[in-house]
Amino acid sequence: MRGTLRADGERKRALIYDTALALFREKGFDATTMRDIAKSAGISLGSAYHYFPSKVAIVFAYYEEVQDAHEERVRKKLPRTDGLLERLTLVFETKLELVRRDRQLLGAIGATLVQPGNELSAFSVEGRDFLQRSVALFDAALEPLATTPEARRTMALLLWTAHLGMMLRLVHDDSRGQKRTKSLVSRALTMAVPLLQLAATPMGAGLLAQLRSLLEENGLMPLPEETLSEG
Amino acid sequence: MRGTLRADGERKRALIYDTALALFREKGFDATTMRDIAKSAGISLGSAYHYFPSKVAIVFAYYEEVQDAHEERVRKKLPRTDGLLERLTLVFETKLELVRRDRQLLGAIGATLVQPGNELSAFSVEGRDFLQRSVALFDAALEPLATTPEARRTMALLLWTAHLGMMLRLVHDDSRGQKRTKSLVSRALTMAVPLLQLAATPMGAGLLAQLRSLLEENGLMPLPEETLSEG
DNA sequence: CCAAGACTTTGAACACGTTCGAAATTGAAC
DNA sequence: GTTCAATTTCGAACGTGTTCAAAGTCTTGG
Repeated sequence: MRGTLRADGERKRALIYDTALALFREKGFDATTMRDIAKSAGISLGSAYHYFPSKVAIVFAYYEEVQDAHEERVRKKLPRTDGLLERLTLVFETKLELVRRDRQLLGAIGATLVQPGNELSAFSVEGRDFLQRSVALFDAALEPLATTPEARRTMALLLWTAHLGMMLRLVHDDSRGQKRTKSLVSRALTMAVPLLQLAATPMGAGLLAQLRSLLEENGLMPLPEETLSEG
Repeated sequence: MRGTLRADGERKRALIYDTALALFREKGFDATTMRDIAKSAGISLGSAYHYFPSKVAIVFAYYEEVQDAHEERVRKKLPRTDGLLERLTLVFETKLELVRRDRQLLGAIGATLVQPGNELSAFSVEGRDFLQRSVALFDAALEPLATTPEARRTMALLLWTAHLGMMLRLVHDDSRGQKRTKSLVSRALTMAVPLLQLAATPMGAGLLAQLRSLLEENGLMPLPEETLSEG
């Protein structure tokens, strides 16, 4: 049966994934070799490459899981959370808690994201879904703001950028429990909320509109319509 | 004579550096191997490693040169440049012009910067001089702003962060002459200048002070005094 | 001119990520 | 039950960045 075959494949892929992640966390990303992973999973080196095209691909699978978990947790708690600060804190802190212990893996992702011609970059078409899903969470958190959808989307993208900054800080944060990054998030959000509220007023509309067209031109905004597919 | 020895060493180092850079630009960073560099420079593989501890170390030498050139050009033209927008444009565009053609090398630098435990990161002590020198240029550009030195320094650091964003955009910018990044810089600065002027008023002072302490706590501001060396 | 020490050069060797062709296994069709 | 194509497994082999110990060269002091 084809289903069984597939399921077995999935199971093996999961085995490799779990083994790899355990080793990454135990010895670090660089110190864990593909041979380690294969041996520890009880398969051959070549077999591992049948399920993952590269070592970082395993980390990208991890990040996909992080993204899923982030979405799930935020969507669950967001309806019960009032206040802009509280809602934004929820999105940021949930993400932080999810990745806090895996700084080396974030570093590996960041390294490939910075490579020109990489398919998973924020600026690339392939990475766009990834980006948009993440931005959508910030957008949802901004719901209490009475403003236009476009303005909200723009602010959400700004927050996503800030969240990138959080990740960069995290990668280098050796403090116990990553309290430095935690404190950074909390204080930065306290500062950001009044600014966001200001931006949501008619006074901020002009600035946001400018910002939006800037981001659009650089492929960071979702395309408004799919009707522009001419060469 | 010891001097001669040193000079010869410098000359050889320069030869390796020049050869490597030419190859990087011709074939790309990844496609250029250390063996290529050694062969092309007419030396052995081991000898290359006598002058540069690693392949990226060559790229860091390149970036040091970029930094020097950036400083020199900006310092030369800044006194003759009036207006905040013009001064900031000078700093940003000079940098962009210097690195525009070397996106792959920037990617290699970025990749190691994102690695935890890296000595040259913006958050590490060893990289601090690098950061401070760069921030100082933005600080100088902000001179027309009538405000406190601390506020100016804070804004300079923000601009440096924006400049990091420019570099990230650049790495993925395939457009002819990197006009996308150029346009981004020009438009972003147009938006930024009024905001900076606003921040320089008493109204913005509170926000800037908060921001400053935030940045200080994360090791991004220069230490005010060296008198806190109690471990 | 020689000896000692420092600096420089060398290429073999190592460990790694990745590729590849061939062998083994599987499931479906008859 | 046999056959066949597809999938999966395997580990040798490749190219890479980097290390290292041994050999070579040069500088200095006598």
